[in-house]
Amino acid sequence: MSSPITADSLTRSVEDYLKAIYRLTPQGRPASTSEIAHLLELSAPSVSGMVKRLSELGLLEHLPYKGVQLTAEGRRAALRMVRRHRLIESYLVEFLAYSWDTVHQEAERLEHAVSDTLVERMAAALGHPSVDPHGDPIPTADGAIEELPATPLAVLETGETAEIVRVVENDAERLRYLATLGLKPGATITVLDRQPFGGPVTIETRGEIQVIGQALALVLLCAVGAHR
Amino acid sequence: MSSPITADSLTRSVEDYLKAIYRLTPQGRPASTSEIAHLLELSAPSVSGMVKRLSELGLLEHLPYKGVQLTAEGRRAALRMVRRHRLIESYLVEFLAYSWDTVHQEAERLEHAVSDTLVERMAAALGHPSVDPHGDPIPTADGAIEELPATPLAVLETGETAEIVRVVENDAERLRYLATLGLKPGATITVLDRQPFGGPVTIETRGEIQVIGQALALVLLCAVGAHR
DNA sequence: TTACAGTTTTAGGCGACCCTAAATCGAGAC
DNA sequence: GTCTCGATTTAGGGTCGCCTAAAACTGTAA
Repeated sequence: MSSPITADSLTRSVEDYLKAIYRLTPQGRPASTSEIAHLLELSAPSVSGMVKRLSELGLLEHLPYKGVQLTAEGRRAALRMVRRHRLIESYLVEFLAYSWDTVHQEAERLEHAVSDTLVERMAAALGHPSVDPHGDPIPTADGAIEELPATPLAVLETGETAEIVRVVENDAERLRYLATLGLKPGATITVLDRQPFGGPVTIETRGEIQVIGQALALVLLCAVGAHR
Repeated sequence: MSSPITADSLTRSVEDYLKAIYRLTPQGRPASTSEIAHLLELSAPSVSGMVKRLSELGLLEHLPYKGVQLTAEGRRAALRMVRRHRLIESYLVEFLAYSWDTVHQEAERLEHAVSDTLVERMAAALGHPSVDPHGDPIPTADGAIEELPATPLAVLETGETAEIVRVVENDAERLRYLATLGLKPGATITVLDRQPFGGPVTIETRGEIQVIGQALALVLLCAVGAHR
């Protein structure tokens, strides 16, 4: 109500809320208080209070007891943070010897501290990449984001060959494990066997045979050769 | 009193206070409340309150109504911030096309957000420099700092030739002005004339003749050729 | 249709930091 | 030695963002 919402008048907390809500509303379905609380590791009342403030600021649409969605303004601010985060991750991996499993938490802090200028300098140094080291698309400076269609490995048919294009995972340990198997964006895999009812998937990559569980097979997004 | 003081449990504010007090106590003379307040652009009561908390935390030695000094612990934390700040400035200038007049405010925010790991990665990428773009010495990771003896240009005798080794100035406009005159670390200058009573100094550098006022001549620290 | 289980919000508090106004201190002028 | 003025500290308040406990709501299940 008081001051106009300029990009950098948002606090660290507010930026985190917006980013979380963005992540929780991929198909436009509203995010619940408890989902947000869980993602940010906060209590539900804390979230409830902040949500109220943010909707008064015009960043959220809140239907009490129903859920929360970003307004156009909130979405813009959220995408700005996503761009920052993904460019920072890309930069740290490319120029400062970070690995994809350690880069997340560093970016998580830096994204609140960098200036727009610095972000754009990093983007330029990287040659304006369209995806980050996990294959996540990087929004443009004016807030456009292009989610390429991709199929979870868990859903591929036996015999299909595909390229891993994206790994939707932040947990360092899991990422480290996937890296040891060579399962990173760019890797080519062939499905040798898939057990039903969420069972493991057997794949071949780099001439080796791997068996991976459902949980991991769901975060590995693939582009099937024919579709490209 | 409650928790042990680990390096990264310090808030942004606390880090700023420690850095300010470090800057204000170069010769061990205690810093006054109002000096700190002025440097941090805060009210005196705010500083008074924070000083109290920090001395209870064991980071400061406070004699009420007299002044404040850093304890060994506080000094260590302050030097850690100084190292971060100066390495970040160096990195941004070297790799991300920052100029010495714009780099300060960016570093001022980043220094609170980077991890020790990132700082050391930047140091390595830079080849472990001993000074930053302004010629300020960079403390080592274990808190040693070596202030090289240097003489303000304002104090040099007529006829003396010296090398600028350090420019003690944060103001972007002044730095930009000095850069246009070529007065940066590494520049060689000869004093042609010095007016008494804080009057201007006439110097020659790069084959050009410049007249600079006392205020600027005081921030340009020089190493006289013979002394090296 | 009502009751209950789970979710969400309200109520009330707390710590970190900031502020202004008022009280207190200390050092030089007389 | 006292007075007085500037510096400092204390008093009291406010915001942000978090918490726990209690109240209110919603949707499902008997």
